[in-house]
Amino acid sequence: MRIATWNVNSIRQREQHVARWLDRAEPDVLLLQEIKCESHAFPALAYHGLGYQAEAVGQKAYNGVAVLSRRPFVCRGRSLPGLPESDAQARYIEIETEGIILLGIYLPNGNSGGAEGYAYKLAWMDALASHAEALMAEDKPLAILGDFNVCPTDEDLAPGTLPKTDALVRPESRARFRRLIWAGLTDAVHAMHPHGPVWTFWDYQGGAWQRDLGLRIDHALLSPELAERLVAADPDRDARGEPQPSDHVPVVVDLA
DNA sequence: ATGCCGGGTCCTACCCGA
Repeated sequence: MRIATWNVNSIRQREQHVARWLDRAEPDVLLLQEIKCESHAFPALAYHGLGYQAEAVGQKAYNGVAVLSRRPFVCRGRSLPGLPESDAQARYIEIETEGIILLGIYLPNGNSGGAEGYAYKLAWMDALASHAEALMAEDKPLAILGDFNVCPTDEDLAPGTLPKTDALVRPESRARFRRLIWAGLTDAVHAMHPHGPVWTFWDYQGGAWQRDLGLRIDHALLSPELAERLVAADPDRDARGEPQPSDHVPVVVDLA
C-alpha cells in the first residue's frame, strides 16, 4: 500500500502536476494541503479518469486540504476535534480506508499574527496530540500525514536557512512534535533515513532549490502496526525540478 | 532575520507562506 502527502500550493495552479504525479507514482491515497480553494471548487473530475475519488475541505484563498484515493474510503471528520467551535480554518481531514485511520493535516505556520499566531499553532498541536492519543488508545492502525510546519531537530533544516526564533524550529513547536512521537508514533522518513539530510521543501527565493537549501517539514507518522509494515519513505525530489513547481514535494510511504 | 518568489483577493496594493 502506498500513501503520500503533498502541499501543492494551490490546486488550481497545480491541477496537472497532481494528475501527472498520480499517473507516475500510483499512490493508493494522496493527502493534499494548501489547495487554496473552496471545497466545491476542487477539481475532482480531473482525477476520476485516473481512478481516484476526492474529498475536499477547503476555504477561500488560504489553507485547504483534500484526499484523493483509489481505494474505497469513508470521511470520518472535516475538522480537528478539541479546537474552538469558532475555528473555521480548513486544515484537517480524517478518513478510514482498509481499516486504517488516516489524518491529513496542514498545521499552522505560526510566524504570522504575532504572539497570537504562534499560540494558535501550539493550541492546534496540543489538540492534534490529544486526538492522536485518543485514537492510539483504540488500537486501530493510524497514520498522520501532512505539512506539520515543524523541523523536528536541527538535522531537519539546511544550516542558516531559518533563525532560531522561527516558529518552525522553536522549542515549544518541537516539544509538541515529540509528544506525538512519545504517543507511540514513528516518524517514517526519519526511520528510513536516520542520518539525513532529507528535505521536503525548498523556498522559491534565493536559489534555494539550486543550492539544495531545504527543510524537512512534511511528515508521515505511523502507529506501531503500520511502522512494522514500513518498507520505504521518501520525498519525491523530481517534483521540485518541474516547471512551475510547488515549493513542497510529495512524501511517499510504502507499506507491506 | 528576511518575503528577493509565488500564491491568493474586495483588481491592485496588500496579505500570507516557511
